[in-house]
Amino acid sequence: MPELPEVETIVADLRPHLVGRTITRCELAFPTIVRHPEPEEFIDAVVGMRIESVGRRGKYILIRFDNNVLLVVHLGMTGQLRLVDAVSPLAKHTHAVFFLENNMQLRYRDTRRFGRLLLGTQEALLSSKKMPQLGPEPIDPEFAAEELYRRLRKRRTALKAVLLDQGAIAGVGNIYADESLHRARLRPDRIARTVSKRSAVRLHESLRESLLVAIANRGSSVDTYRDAWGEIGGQQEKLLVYGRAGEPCFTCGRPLSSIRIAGRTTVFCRTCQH
DNA sequence: TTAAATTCCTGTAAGC
DNA sequence: TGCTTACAGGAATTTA
Repeated sequence: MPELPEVETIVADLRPHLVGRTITRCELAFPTIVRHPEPEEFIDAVVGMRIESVGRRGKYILIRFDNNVLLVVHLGMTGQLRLVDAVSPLAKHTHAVFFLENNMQLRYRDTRRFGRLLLGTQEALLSSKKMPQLGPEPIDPEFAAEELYRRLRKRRTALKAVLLDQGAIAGVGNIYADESLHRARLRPDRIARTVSKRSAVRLHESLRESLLVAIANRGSSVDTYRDAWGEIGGQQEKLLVYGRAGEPCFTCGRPLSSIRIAGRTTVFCRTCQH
């Protein structure tokens, strides 16, 4: 599923091909994928717009137009945003197509439809609560270990639940929460506020390392994730714990455990993580 | 106020 | 083989 590294890969790939392009037409095969504004208004507003920049905030893709309006794309679980030639056959579950003036199309596809599209100024989307307030970017050099420690101290829930909370830290999902906790040798069910400063520093480092390595490897295609060209990533072959329940821990050789935290399957090593 | 549970959704795979 | 059922999970919403 797309998390920060996967979204970052898509954004970096799309940027040079989208900046400066104009949307000449928009078709919504499944209009309810648009959450703001109403579908007709969405189409009217997006057509004729010229793309100024392509960015990311947490797991959100931000396509900015020249009048400060944003097209926001959240991929949910199975969302894919692909840039294809207009003549390429339409894949199943394609819910939105943005036609560009150079005969290319930006297509949004999403089997489970957990994803969504939004359009509006950042201020309008935030104030209308269509977009949530997000925590700091974990790979931002400004994001200090001290900041992570402060946020963990405030919470009486499982450490992993805090990592998954987009309002606490932006962009971390099930894969990289498990990966970074394993790297930091911390149990996912530890109550966040009981974590020492020393451990928080380790988790801060592990979080950054897990995400940056995954970006370098173009993300994890563990489920249906594909990049902007429809290609798989490479990180799925290098994951330490995610999806490896029952298999031996790479450090101690004992079988990895699986429990449920915050409704998610959680894999960790009972020997190496405390 | 915070935390936990529920809901949405379809493809896949396990079980009979 | 074919059918049924459980499971995967991001985040908005509801309940505790």
